[in-house]
Amino acid sequence: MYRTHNCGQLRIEDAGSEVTLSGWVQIAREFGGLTFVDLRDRYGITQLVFDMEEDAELCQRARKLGREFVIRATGTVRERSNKNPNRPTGEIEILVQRFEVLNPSQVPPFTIEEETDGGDELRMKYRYLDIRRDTVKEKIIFRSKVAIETRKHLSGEGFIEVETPCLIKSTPEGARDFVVPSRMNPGQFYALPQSPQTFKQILMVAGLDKYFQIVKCFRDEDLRADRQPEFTQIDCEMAFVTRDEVLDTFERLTRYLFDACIGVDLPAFPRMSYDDAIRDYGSDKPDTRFGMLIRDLDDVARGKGFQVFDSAESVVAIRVPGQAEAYTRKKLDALTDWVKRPQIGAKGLIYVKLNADGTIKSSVDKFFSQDDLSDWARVLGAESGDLLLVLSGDAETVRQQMGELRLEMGRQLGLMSKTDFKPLWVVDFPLLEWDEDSERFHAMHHPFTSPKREDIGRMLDGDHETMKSLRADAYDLVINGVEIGGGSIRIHDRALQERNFKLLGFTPEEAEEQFGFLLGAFEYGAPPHGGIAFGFDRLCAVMQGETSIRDFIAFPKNNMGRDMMIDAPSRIHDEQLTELGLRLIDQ
RNA sequence: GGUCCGGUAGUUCAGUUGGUUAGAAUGCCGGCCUGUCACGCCGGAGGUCGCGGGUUCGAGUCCCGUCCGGACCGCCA
Repeated sequence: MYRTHNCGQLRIEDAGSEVTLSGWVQIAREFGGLTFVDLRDRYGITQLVFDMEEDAELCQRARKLGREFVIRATGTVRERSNKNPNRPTGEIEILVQRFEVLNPSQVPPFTIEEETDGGDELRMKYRYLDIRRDTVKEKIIFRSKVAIETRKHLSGEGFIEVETPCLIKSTPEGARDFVVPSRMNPGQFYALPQSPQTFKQILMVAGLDKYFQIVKCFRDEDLRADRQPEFTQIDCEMAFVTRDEVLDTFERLTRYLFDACIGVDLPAFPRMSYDDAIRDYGSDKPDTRFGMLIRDLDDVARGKGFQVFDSAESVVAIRVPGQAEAYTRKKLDALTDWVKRPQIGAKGLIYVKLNADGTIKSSVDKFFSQDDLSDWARVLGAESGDLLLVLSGDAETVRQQMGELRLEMGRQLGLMSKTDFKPLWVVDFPLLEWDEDSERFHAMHHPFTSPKREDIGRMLDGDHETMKSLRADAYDLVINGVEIGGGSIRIHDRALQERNFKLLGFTPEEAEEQFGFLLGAFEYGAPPHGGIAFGFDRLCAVMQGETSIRDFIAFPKNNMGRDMMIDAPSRIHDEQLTELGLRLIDQ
């Protein structure tokens, strides 16, 4: 038997009993006549003690143990004379009678402790050592809990988990596909799914009514800290539902998960239109943990002879409450540099300080009177002591820039607490998005998204402004400025789907070739349906207040999409290429 | 496709206007220590300064190229 107990289990009540533990040597501490070994497994750490006076040979052998050796030890549980209050097992220790090394270990390349000294590269290469660390291990375990609770809740609501295929058809819409050559069909390729979108719609046509799946999805796009080429979604679809029923269902799921997994009772999920989100937050994924809403100064700031504003399409501002004094010239200069960075790209930053003594000091005093500036303050609802930050430029761009600045101010002022969760639904997204490069419209969500009922009649107008004004029955769940998931009510009518494809620039032939199976299915009694997909890795990260999803994935890939442990991707043998009918160019 | 940051001991990093033998911490090895739990004390080993080229009397330091890692923009229906 390898063990009678695990390393996190024994307590003072077990004193006197003989036990066997197996695990990894965290560290050995040596004294003249005593040796302590911290034995670690998934469940905790238990101290082993070897006493020279009890058994000199055994104690000498214990001194040869290195870090990460795997051992089995048998001994008696006893109360410690010096207790360690920092560990659940800290009141006891095992006086070892015999032990054996089950497997020795090389000296690990980095410290396997909560605060590791290992850099990301090493941690990924030796991920099996990294996962031994509590912080990483706990995230992997947390992920498992979220997955299990998701299944529990959705199955309790009558959802059926269905697996959809990984080898599917490539479509040029949307993200790049990972493709897989088919040996039996030379010159032809499967694609890995970016999402099971069409399959789950087909399942609704098939009458399964409520579907879900915790499923891997693949996108061959450049990566970020919160973006991996393969990632996991909680993918759902429901038949005979309105938008509000979908939102209610997944609000319940989200509430349940936060309660069951981290014991947080979420506040109500307000609903905000896409237009309002852009107007107030300069983003379609607003962080609503704090205010500082974006306001227009067009009416009060333009036409006063200040060239920068007068030539700009839009002047916007935020009010930073009570910070007039704290933001010194030096800090404002730093903020100006911040907005001028290429990632933000603003030309400059204008500030207005509403001093406590009632005077107003701004960086544009030469161009605006105190009365002018008072008007700005009035528009923003500002009081004395407040700081106003103003940007100008192209209407769309300047709102985004102000949105970024707003977030930066939130960070600087510590308004984004990790334990504060502010969820909301962003609704009424535009149906279409103009793409400058290809000079055509793209589906903002995806081509199967239904326009809002009242907009269907306007779908064939064809003029640019009308197209831009079409609204979709699409929605995103946003928590703390992170897009947790999104979905829509789908089109279930062949004619409407064909019309939508046409708006998106598909020829009827292209539509038939790529999505003929779906159009066909719509002709056999497709029910009205809609659904949603949550980014599972991201949801786990947000629940734990983390921004990087990498540690919530057991074996993540790096910036270049490489798995640094197994060193993939890699070349394949010429025979494999030949068998697949492939030849490489210039490799 | 682009911008920025980094690469020096096993590891995390420091290294001044270019100047003698490249340092610290930690880890590792050896010694001492009977109550440690970030043990302590003493001693020791450990370096292709990512790689290639250039400038210079002299390069870890400056320049060019390249590889690798990280962050971001584009991209992510």
